Amino acid sequence: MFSLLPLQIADETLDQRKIYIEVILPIKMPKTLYYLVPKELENKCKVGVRVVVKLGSKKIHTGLVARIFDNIEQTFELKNIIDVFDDEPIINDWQIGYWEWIANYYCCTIGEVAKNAMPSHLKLSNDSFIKINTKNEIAFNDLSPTQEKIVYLLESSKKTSIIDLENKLKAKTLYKELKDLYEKGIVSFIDEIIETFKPKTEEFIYHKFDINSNDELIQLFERLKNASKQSQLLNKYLLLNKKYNEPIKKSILLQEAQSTNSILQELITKEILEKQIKAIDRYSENITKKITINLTTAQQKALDDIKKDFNNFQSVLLQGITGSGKTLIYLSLLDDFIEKREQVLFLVPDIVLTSKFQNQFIERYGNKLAIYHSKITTQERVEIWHKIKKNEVLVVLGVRSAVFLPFSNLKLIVIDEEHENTFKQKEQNPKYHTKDIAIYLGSILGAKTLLGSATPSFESFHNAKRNKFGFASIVERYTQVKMPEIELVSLVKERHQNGMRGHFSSILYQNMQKTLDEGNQVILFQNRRGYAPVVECQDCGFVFKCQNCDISLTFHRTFKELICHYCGYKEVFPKQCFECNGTELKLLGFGTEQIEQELNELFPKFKSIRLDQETTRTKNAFRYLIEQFENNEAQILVGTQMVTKGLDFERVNLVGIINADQLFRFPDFRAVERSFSLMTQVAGRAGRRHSQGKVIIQTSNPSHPVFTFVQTGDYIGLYNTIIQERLEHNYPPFSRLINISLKSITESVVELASKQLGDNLKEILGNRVLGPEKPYVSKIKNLYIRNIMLKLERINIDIPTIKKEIIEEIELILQNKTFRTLKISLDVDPY
DNA sequence: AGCACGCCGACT
DNA sequence: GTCGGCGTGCTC
Repeated sequence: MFSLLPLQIADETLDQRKIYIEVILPIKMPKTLYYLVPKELENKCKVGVRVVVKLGSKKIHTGLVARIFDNIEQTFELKNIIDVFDDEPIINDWQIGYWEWIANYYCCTIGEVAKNAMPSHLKLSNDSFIKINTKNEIAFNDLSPTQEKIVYLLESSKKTSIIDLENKLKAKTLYKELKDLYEKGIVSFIDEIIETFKPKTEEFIYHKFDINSNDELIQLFERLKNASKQSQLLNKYLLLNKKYNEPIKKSILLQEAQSTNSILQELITKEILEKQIKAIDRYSENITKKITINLTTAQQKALDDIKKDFNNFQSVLLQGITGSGKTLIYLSLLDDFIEKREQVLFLVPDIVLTSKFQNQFIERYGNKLAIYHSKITTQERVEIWHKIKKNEVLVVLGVRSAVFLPFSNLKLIVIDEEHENTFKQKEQNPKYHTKDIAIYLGSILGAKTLLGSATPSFESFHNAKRNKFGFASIVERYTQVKMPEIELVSLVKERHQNGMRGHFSSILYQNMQKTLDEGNQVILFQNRRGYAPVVECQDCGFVFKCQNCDISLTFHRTFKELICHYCGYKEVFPKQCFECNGTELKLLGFGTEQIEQELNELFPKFKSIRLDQETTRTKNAFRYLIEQFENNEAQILVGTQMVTKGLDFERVNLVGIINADQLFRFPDFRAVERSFSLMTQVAGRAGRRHSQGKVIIQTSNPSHPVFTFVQTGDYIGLYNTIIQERLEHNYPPFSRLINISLKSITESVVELASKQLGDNLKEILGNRVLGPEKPYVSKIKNLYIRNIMLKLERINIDIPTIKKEIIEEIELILQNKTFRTLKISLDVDPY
């Protein structure tokens, strides 16, 4: 680690000594940059403060000071920093190492990590704000015409962003002018936080008389005898004051007294009452009710196990079946930490779940709680950020981005529903998994990690089995709800007896009819979207496949398109076979679209909702559809794995799995694992609130051993057996060896490179005689990397830590002129 | 990230 | 002949 103290420098060398800093810019820069600190800023410059620096000829950014040196090796002259922004560091010292680890682990730049980790208001750049220094006198004759315009514009507004200015003046860039103005002391860059972050305020009402003097009170009411509204308001004030024995919020007073602002204003003018503005916390209600938790014996035992395991393990996995009351265990565990003023991070997979916990948490923890997710305003984020750093917030309830907050005393991390894949950030660098970095975070801060789930992920289960994690479980249902009744339906038998209507067996159909007629709702699970996954020519047997991925294209009825579910490739549904021009095209298999269509035919009286990628493409569609179903505007919900993500629906009494066979068919063990997890959840969902729900599983192989578990309702047993089996068949989840044929990659690289660089290259590369001195090397290398990355991303493998290996391999190929199979071992075990 | 630089194709 | 598209490389 590095020193956090301001550098202590011997007196005699003070004048010659220069201070160098390493700066992290929150942008996609390949590395950190070094700057010089001018003498006058040396005292202000500390690790973790933001500095204003110039990048290139124009760009001005604020970056974070990562390290301070008194000497560095550098061949060229470094730039000075322009200014130091903060008096105090805005991040903790451990965060820099943490970010560096993440950058290295997920193969991205530290700038990208910083960008992700900080609330946007803490990152300033060209869209940051400038203001005019009113203190200094402006010598207009020194200014260029453009500068005069800038000054004019700035004088008319408190603050303006550089971009705004540039737009208003129709200038391409104003940095030179602004820099000049800055150097003349006319303008300054302002800390956006100070300017835009205003603590939430509220008006409080005080009295200006002796409240305990009866004489005075009588006099007052005498004074107000002709103002009934005012005396009524005053009366209410006295009542409330007596009740709470503290200042009354204006809003509450007016509401309680059924009064208006003008009446209150009269009392203030008469100097009877007084108004004061006070800054309040956003979660001000500091009730922190001490709600006693009564744990059942099973819950208490699980809690004891967790605590015991925390002595030996950093992380503990808690497997608790749906309805076993995991939340109560979490809450009583949290209390232990909060009593000691230690911080707790409570991570949930998505916003919906934050709202589920919200009320319970606010009630218990009041202003010691912060809720952190994407809907929180950026001001609030900054507020939360600072409070966490000051240890004023003890509990953070948040989604994955909350793992980047600057905790100062974090001692417990809870990850609820740890198997959820929303914990993995996929869209943006760093493509981190919250679980992994939370555990790493815990290890560097000495915090315990509790992973909770009814259906733990393979990795966590594996870690528990090999004694990397502690393990606790509750297999007893907390509420009185009975497990749903399971009925297996043999599709073979049903088909034989002609009982099928479309994809609905007579048993499923009748049960649905009954449930719907009783006014209840049904959820159907069909883990395939689109209308039909295969389109085949009747005449020649040709199957339409994706040009890129070589998998069959799925027919989507809505837009009459063939879509590749792998890469998203689309084509219009053809009229003829590509091979033989035959016109008889047969649709094989079925997806949610087809089920929806059948539902409309079979149950015309009831409305059904389809929940899959198509119907939830727009931002609020998911929510909207779920709400519709919740409000009983639709009675049947059919969908892919999304239906298992839903909340608890009051009226759902029947869950149908249209075809369980599909769940076994995946070659990828991860998919199998996920499918079982889904089945467990779907089954658990039915009858959650009813005395007994029902699950109907249609399969062509009801004698499959897994169904013995399913039928006894032993989902934990089922799930554990499947995972156990996987473990025994030695599927190591962490070190996966991937073989990539470089021959095929080289072919496509040659193809691409030839297009770009000319045909002679094809010959060169084809003959494998490209030496490192050749001019194309870097281009070729990039092409290779891009192609390999593409392949890796497509087969759904994370790309941390392997880029270096890939580059090394490619260099070997280019030098040795051989195609080796690229063996990449993914050893991604952070524990 | 943004911007300069440089190389090709499409135009007054 | 130039304008502007994008691909590549660099910023301390």
